Amino acid sequence: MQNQELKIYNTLTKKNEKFEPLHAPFVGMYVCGPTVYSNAHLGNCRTFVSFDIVFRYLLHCGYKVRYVRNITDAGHLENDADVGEDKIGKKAKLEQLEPMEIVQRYTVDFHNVLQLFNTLPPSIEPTATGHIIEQIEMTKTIIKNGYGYELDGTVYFDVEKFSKEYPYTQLSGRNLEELLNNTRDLGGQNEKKGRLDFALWIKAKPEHIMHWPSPWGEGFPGWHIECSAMSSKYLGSEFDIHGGGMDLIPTHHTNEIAQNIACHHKAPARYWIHTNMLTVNGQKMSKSLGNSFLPHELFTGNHSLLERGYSPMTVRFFMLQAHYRSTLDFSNEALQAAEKGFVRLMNAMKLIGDLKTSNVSTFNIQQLTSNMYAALNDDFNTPIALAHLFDAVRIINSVNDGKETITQEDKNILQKLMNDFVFDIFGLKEENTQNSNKIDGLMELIFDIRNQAKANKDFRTSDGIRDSLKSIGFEIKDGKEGTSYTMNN
RNA sequence: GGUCUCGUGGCCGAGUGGCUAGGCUGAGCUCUGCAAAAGCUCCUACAGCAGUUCGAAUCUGCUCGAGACCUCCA
Repeated sequence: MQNQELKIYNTLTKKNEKFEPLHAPFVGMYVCGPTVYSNAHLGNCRTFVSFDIVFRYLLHCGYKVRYVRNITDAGHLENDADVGEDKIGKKAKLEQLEPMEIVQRYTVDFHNVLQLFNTLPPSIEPTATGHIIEQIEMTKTIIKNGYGYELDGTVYFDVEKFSKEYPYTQLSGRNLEELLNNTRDLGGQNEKKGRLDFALWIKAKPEHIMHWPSPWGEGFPGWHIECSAMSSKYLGSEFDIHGGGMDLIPTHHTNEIAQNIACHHKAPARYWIHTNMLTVNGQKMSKSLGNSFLPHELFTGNHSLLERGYSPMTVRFFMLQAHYRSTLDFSNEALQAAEKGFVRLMNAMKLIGDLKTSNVSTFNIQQLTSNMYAALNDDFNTPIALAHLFDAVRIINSVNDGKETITQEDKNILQKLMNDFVFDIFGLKEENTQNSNKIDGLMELIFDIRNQAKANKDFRTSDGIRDSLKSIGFEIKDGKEGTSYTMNN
């Protein structure tokens, strides 16, 4: 990290803090993963791309990172009022599928999508259903320590008791009294002792598909216990970084911290990193608002909000142009701008190796290097780093035009620097399949030539073009409205 | 309703007291057979009002606007 300190904005303290791992060079990082009951949408992807940058940069800095990201394949109720059916089970019955069939389908989809975005796989990707025993054990300990109580097969966390001893709302910054007074009346849930109490274990009703035996009867784990159980298991009761989307702060992460303290007498993570939301026309992209797109729709352009498709790397570049703690607003114009910028960056990357060298450099490579690291060391400020990357692009192009010069030594440094940042840290890569709309233009051109041949009654040429195209997988059709084509895969 | 955050030029988006953000777009120039690419130059900013200060996009207050959370959500 170029002898500079890495600073991370810590949601817990609301400050930029110097990053000091508990057991350097090892770093433990836990990120809340997806609930696999439907396809991951673009907003979900932003979070995982953001943490991919964190992961990659820590690796680049020489840390040995264990990155744990869970798959939520059980638990998570529909809502507080309906202590009944969990989401996985509900969707399964709807579609007449086995719950694990749903889980499998969307887990595979999630992995495919993240691979398209070129994110590195986490070190461990544990599932909630694979850690029922750990969750039960943790619940037992919380009860034993006096912070949990059972009522008719359901175990609740005693928030009011906990909050008398620990700062329950530290992460969210909420005022506890106000929370107690303003929590909506959710009805039908009067058996809890306190309004803020949340479930650690939930009694299964007869219609539930997914349930497991426990000391409190058949049931399933509550909404927050899985992350506490799995982070403790793989990273220890205290580890370095915990992350997730900002929307997890007030409930999920707040309760996770409470569970860990109630069980281990320690807060789980030292640094809490939260990513902001992706918005569409200023509104959060979410499934419930119906303004989300699936990555697949984005890549193909097959969505009412999209003028055309954009490649995964264009989208990744687009995400890197904003800081992870800012909202990022989606628009066709912004995507198109990102596409051009990305192409410009990649074109410069291709030029570096062939640059002619001279006796002197007309620019300061040390300054450039230090600028880039300074940006990332300042809470992973990718847009600033990107700005400096474009300083380098200008230099590369100028040297290529003979307007500036570079020494062999500087060229080597620059090449490594650019490779490190563009490929290793930013995780961008060359794409040669961003051509589907270019093929359209190409085909238009070919059709013009062919139509001219046809007009000249040169059918040998026109048929030859048609046959040649067919042999490489393009079937062309002469219709009344002109010529069209289909592409075979 | 409560809590919090934000409001930057045509678009996206950095920047938090004085010093160029950057990308895309538009105009002009250089280069070029033409075009493209590339380079250079330029245009449109800090929601509004008031205050603090030698000096504010940056701090304070108010007004207007937008969003998030409070309920599963990345």
